[in-house]
Amino acid sequence: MEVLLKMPAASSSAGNCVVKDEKSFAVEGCCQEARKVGIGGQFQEVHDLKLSSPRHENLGDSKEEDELESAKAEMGEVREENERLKKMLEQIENDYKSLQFKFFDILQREQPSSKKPSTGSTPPPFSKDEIMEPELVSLCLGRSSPSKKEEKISNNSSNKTSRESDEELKASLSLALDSKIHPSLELAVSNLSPENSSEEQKEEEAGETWPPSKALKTTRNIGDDEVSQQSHVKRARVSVRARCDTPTMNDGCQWRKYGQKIAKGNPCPRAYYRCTVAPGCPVRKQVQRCAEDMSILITTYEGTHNHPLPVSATAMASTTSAAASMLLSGSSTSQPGLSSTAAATAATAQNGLNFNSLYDSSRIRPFYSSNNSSPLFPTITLDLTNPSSSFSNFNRFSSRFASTPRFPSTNLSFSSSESSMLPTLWGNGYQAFGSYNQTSDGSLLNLEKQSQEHYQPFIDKNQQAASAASQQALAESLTKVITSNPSFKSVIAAAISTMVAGSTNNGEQRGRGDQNLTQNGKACASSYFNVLSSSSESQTGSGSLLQSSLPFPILKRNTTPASNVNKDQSS
DNA sequence: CGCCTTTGACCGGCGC
DNA sequence: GCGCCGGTCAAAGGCG
Repeated sequence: MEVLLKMPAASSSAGNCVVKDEKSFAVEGCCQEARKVGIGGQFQEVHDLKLSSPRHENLGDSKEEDELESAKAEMGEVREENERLKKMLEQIENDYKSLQFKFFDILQREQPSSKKPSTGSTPPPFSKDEIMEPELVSLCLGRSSPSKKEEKISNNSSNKTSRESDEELKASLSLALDSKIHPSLELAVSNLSPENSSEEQKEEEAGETWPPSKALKTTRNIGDDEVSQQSHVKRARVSVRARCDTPTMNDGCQWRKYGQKIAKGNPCPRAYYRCTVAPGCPVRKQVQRCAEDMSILITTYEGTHNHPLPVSATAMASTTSAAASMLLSGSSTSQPGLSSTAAATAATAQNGLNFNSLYDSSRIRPFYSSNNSSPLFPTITLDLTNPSSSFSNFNRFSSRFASTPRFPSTNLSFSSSESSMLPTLWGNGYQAFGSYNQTSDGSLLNLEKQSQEHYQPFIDKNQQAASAASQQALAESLTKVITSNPSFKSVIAAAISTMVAGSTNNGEQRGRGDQNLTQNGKACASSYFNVLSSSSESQTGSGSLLQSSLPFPILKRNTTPASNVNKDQSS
C-alpha cells in the first residue's frame, strides 16, 4: 500500500513524497482507514478502526481476531515508519534552511560590492533569494540565459524588484524539484535542458547561419553591443579536458565528423564533429589530444542544441551549458562569485566530481589561451583530469601560450586534494561509488535513501542497482558540494535535474549515436555522464577503456597523422 | 542504401 | 598583398 506523506509546499524536494511500503495488509478494509492515520496519526484511530470494522461481528472467532491483531500491529509499524520518514523530512528541511543561511552568509562575505543593496547588517526578508536568484535561475535548469540575466542585474539592479526575482527563482526551482516526482519528467527534463533554454534558442534563431566567420561578419556589420553580446553567447566554447584513451568521449550525443585538421603546435589532428541528433543542430565539437599529455582528450563544445536531447546527453549538455553560462556571465560582469556558481553547477551535473578547490577564488581566474581554441571565442575549460598531471600542466600550458586574446577564457579544474577518485570514476564509475560511503551530513544520506525509494516505482529492477549507485554518488557529491559550496542551492537544483534525467531513463532511451559508439567500441564513455544516464553505456565505456591505452593517432584506423602533418604543412 | 569517415580544396580572418 | 591558420565543404569510398 502507499502512504502519502503530506508535506508543506515549502518542503522543497521532500514534498509530496510517496513512500512505497512493501508490507501489505491482511485486512483489505483497513487500507482506507490506514491512510487516515498517515503521519502523526493517532493510535486511537486504529483502535476505532478495530471497533468499527464489520468483521467484529465474529469477534469470537480467534482467527479473525488474530488477523485484526496482525493488521493492527502492521499499521503500528507503518505509522512508526511514517513518523520516521517525517522526521527525516524535517531534518532535511532543517538542514536545508541552515545551509541556506550559511550560504547567505558566505555570499555576503564574498560579494560585498556586487550586491550592495543586500549587504546590510540585517538582511531583508527577500535578500537571500534576491542574491541567489541570478545564479539559480540561470543555472539550475538553464531556463534563462545568465548573460542576459546578469546584464539585467548589473544594469538595472535597482529596478528589479526582489519580489520578481523571488518569484522567478521559485518558478524555476520548483520546476526542478517537482519534476522528479512525475514519471513523465524525462521529457520535461529533456526539454528543460540548458541547451533548450528559450533565451538561447532565441539567439539561435537570430543567427541560424552558424559558421563563425559569417556570424562574425554579421556582428561586425551591425556593430551593436547587444548583438555582439549575443554573438558571444552563441559562440562561447566549453572545453572539457579529460583522460580518455579512446578517440572521443561518449557524451550521449550523436556526432558526425566533418573535418580534420592539424592544428598548429599539436601533432595530433583536431577532429571536427557536428551534432546529428537533429538536422540543422548548430552544435559542434572539436576533439583533440593534448600535445603534452596524449592521454588527455580535449573536447571543445560550441553552440546550443535546438532539439530535445537524448537523456544520456543531458548531463554533458547541462554541464557545458552551465559552464558556458558561467563564462559568459563572468566575462560580461566579471563577477567571480557567479563564475564559481556556474562551475559548481557544471561540476555537479557530472555527478561525482569533487571540486572543493573551485571556490578558492584565486583558482578561478580568467586566463588567456590560444592553445586549444581560437582566440576569437571565449572559452571555458573544465579540467577533469587529476591535478598532478593536468592542472599544473594546464596552467603552465596556458601561460606559455598566452598571447593577444580577445576574450578571456576560464580554467576550471575539478580536481582537488581528493581527486584521486577521478581516475577511478572515469575508468569505471561504479567502482568509486562503493568506496565513498562516508559523508559528514546524515541528512543527505537520508535524502539519498528517500530518493532511492522514490524512484523505485519508475525504474526497472535490473536498473535499480545502477540507479542506486548513481544516487549514492549524487548524495555524496552533494554533501561535499554543500559543505564547501556557497551556491549549494544551485548545485542541488542542477544535480537533481541531472539525477532525475538519469534515474528515470536508465536504458530506456538510447540514441543512435550511443549505439554507434557502443558498436564501434571506440568511444570513451565518461563515467560521470554515463553513470547518470545509462548503465549499459557506462559498462560499455569502461570496457572499451580497457581495450587500449594507446594514444590517439594509433587508434585511428586509416588516418596517418604524420602524413596529414606533411600534407598540411606542404600545402 | 543510408550513413559515416576521410581528405583535399576552399574560404575568411589575421598578422606581417 | 601574401601567407598562415582555423574552420568548413563536399566528393569519394567504406561499412553495416
